[in-house]
Amino acid sequence: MAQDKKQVEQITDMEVDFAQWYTDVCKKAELIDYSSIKGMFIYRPYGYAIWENIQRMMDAEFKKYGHENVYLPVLIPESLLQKEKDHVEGFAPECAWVTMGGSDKLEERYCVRPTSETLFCEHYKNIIHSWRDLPKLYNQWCSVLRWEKTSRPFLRHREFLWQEGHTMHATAEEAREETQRMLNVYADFLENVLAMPVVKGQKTDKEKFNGAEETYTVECMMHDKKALQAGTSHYFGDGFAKAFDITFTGKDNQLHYPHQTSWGVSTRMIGGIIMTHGDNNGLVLPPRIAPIQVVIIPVAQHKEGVLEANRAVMDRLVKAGFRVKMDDSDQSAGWKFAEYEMKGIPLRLELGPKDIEKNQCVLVRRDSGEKTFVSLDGIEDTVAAMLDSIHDGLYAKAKKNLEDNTYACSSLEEVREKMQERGGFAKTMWCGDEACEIRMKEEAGVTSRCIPFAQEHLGDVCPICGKPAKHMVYWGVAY
RNA sequence: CCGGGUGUGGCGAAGCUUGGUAUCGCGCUUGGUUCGGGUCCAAGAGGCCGUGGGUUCAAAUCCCGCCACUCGGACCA
Repeated sequence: MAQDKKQVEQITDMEVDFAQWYTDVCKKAELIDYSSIKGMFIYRPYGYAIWENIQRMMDAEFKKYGHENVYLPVLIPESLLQKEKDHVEGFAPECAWVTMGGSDKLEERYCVRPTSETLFCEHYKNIIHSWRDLPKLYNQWCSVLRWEKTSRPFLRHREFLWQEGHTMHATAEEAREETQRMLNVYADFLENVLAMPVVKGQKTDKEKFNGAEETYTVECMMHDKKALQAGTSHYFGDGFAKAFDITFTGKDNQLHYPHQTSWGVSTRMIGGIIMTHGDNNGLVLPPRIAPIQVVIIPVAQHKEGVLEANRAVMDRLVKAGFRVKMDDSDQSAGWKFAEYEMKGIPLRLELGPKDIEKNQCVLVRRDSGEKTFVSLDGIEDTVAAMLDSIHDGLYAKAKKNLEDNTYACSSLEEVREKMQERGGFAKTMWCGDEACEIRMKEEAGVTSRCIPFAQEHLGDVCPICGKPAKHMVYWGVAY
C-alpha cells in the first residue's frame, strides 16, 4: 500500500529538482553539515554512523583475505610524488600544498595526500627484499584531500573519508587476481549490504587511474539515471615498482620487480545509498547498513504500562541483535513518524494500549509504507524476516531501474537522442579508439562508464567510426 | 576556473527599488493540554542583517572587493 500523501514538506520533490532533493535529504536527515570551507563537510553523527557500519563490515571482509591495516603520513614530499610521471600529472591540478612549518618556509613543499600510492611505494621499498616478504596486503582507512572546483555532499568533497588498499605481489597473475578479488568484495558488499545492483567492468584507457595499467570499476545507476562509480580496483603491473626501484630476490636468486594493486571505496557510497533508495519523504536506508534498524514509538505513552511494554519489546529486539531506538520523547506520535521516515529507518514499531491488550504491535515498512499488525510472540523472527524483505525489495527496485534504463544503441545519433530523452546507460559496440570516445562525449554528451565483463555482441562494427568493434561499452552521464 | 542566482535569530521568508528604532511563520524555553500521521493554548528567550572596505548626519537597504551556497559550463583518478 503506497502512501498517497507526502509526509515531509521540508524536502523538495525529486521530480521537481533532483539536485535540491538530494541536498535537502543530506541536511534534513542530519547526515551532513556545511563548514566554513568550500567542499569540506561535517559528517554528523547519523551520517558518520553509516560510515562506521560500512567500515566495520568491509574491514572484516578485507581481513578475511589477509589484509592488514596500517597508517601512513598525511603529507607527501613533492619529490616523492613526482617519481611516477603519469601519476603526478593526474593529481597535480588537485593537490593542496603545505609550504610553512611554524613561521619558517619549508625547503621542499609537501602535498596533503590525494592518494597514497607513492607513500606505500616508498615504504615497500624498505620492507620488501625477498619473495618471502610477499605478498604485502596493506589497507589504510584515512581521509584524502583533492582541491575540487565544485563540490557536493558525499559525492565530491575536497576532503573525504575512504579506504585505500595497496598490495604487492610476486607475480602479475597474483596481482591481477587480487584486483578482481577486491572488485568482487566491493560488488558483493554493494549488492548484499547496500542493496545497490552493480555493473562490473573495466575502464577504458581514457578513464583509467593515472599510473595504472588496468582499472576496474563497479558502476551503479542512481534514481535520476546518472552513473555513480561506487568502487574501483587497479592493476599497476610493475610500473611503480620500477619508478620507485622496489625489487625482491626470487626463489631463483634473481632480482624481480613486484606487481602492485590498489583499490578503494569512499564516503561517496553514502551518496549512492541516498540517490538509489531515497524518496520524496527523505532517506531510505537499506536495513543491513542502517544505524537504527527499528524505531519503537510508544503510543499513548502516558498510560499505565505502555512504556514498560515498549521497553520490554526493545530489550527483546536488542537481545536478538537488532539496532533499535525507542523514542519516548514528548513529541506527538505523528511528529515522530515523520521524523524517522525522513531519516530512513527501515522499520517502525508502534505499540499502544490497544496492542498490549491483544499481545500485538504495528510494524510499518519505510520502503512501501505498508502497515501490518503482528503478534508479539516471535517478534524477533517477524522483524528479521521483514528487514530481509525490505532489503530484497530495495534491491529489486534498484535492479529494475538499472535494467529498464539500459538499452542497446547502434548509432551515435541514437545514443544522443535516447540519452537526452531518457538518460540511463546506452550500450554500443566500440572499436577501442580514444578518438571515438571523445566524439561520443562531444556529440552525445556521455562518457564511457565501463567495458562490462558481461559482454554482448550487438554488431560487428563501431557505430562511431565504422571500423571493426572490439568491445561492448556502457555509456552514461556520471556524477 | 567562466557565466547566472542567493546570503536577514536554529530553519523558511518579508523588508532593499525610494537609506531613518529589526518584521512574520516554524522551531526553541517554561507551564498547562493533547497523544494510533507533524495537537492546542499562554507566557518568554534569541539577530556584529555572510564578510571587509567605501559613500552618508545616518546603511539590511546605495557602491566596490572577498567568502560561502546554488544552477549551468569547463574540469574531475
